[in-house]
Amino acid sequence: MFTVEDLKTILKKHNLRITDCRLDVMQYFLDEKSAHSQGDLENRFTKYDRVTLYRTLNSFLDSGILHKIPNETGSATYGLCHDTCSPDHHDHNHIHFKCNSCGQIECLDEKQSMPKVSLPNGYEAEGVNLIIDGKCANCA
Amino acid sequence: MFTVEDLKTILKKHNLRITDCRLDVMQYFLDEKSAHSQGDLENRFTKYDRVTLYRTLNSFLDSGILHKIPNETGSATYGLCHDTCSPDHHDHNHIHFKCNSCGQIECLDEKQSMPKVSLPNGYEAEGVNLIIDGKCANCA
DNA sequence: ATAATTAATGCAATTAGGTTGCATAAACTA
DNA sequence: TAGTTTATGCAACCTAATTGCATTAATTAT
Repeated sequence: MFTVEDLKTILKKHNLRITDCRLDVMQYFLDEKSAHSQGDLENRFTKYDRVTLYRTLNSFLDSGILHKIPNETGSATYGLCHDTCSPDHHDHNHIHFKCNSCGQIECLDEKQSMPKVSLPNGYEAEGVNLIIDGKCANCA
Repeated sequence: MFTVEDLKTILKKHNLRITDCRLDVMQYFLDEKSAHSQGDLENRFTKYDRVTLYRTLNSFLDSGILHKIPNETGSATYGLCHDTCSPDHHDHNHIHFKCNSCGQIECLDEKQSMPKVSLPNGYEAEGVNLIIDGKCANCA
């Protein structure tokens, strides 16, 4: 898994100051494979203020550690993707799975080929998000 | 385009009572090709209470006239898909395009083949959403 | 190691979206 | 047209998102 030193290295690489909140939140995303919402963090880390968690998420978003996962529920969900923590490159193509029973959202392997879709004339694609919903292995 | 009689027929087909709000909202979705949020409706139809608009959207959702479009912003967006108003069948696979400049979200032709993605063992897919972001013809 | 600098945190407060209950009004049915 | 059923508007509440500001903590320079 990851040591505290690993986490610090990741933060430094992204020019983020090392704080307790950031270390805890990063560990949480690394340990749990699923995506998390602001509310999840608030429940998990009652010792931090909502606003602090909100800004922690934003700082991770801005520096490319996390990305937002589109969903239908009306509250943003954040995920850490597989390649995110090592290189400086941030992939804009993602494949996510959302379980309709337990609600868990997780990132699937990004190495799967992303489909080509033909766009109307004059349109330019920048990123692609594929969201599959259904039953995860626990709920099927 | 659509006459008021057409709109009434659609509502009847879905066992919805014919009301001013429903007619106006349905017309709005039919006239504008893009997807709309609750906020869009509130701006467009100040004569209706926001709860009424909220419930109008829900009744359209329940009856399969509209579907929610997943997005990253944390507020739900609704779209009317091409086949929705005629048959009773509601398609769970959608392809949407979101313009990163003007923010407009629209439904692309659903007849495009939806890609096959291999899921981990034990997972079962029920629906697929593909969201492409980039520049629309107006903004490119 | 300490002081100076810069950024993060916590709190208060605001805005917006989502949601429910209830009384009233409108739409359908007999 | 009366009776029944459903939609609407209003009040109210909850959660998420967001900003300003004073305080505290982390980094940098001495």
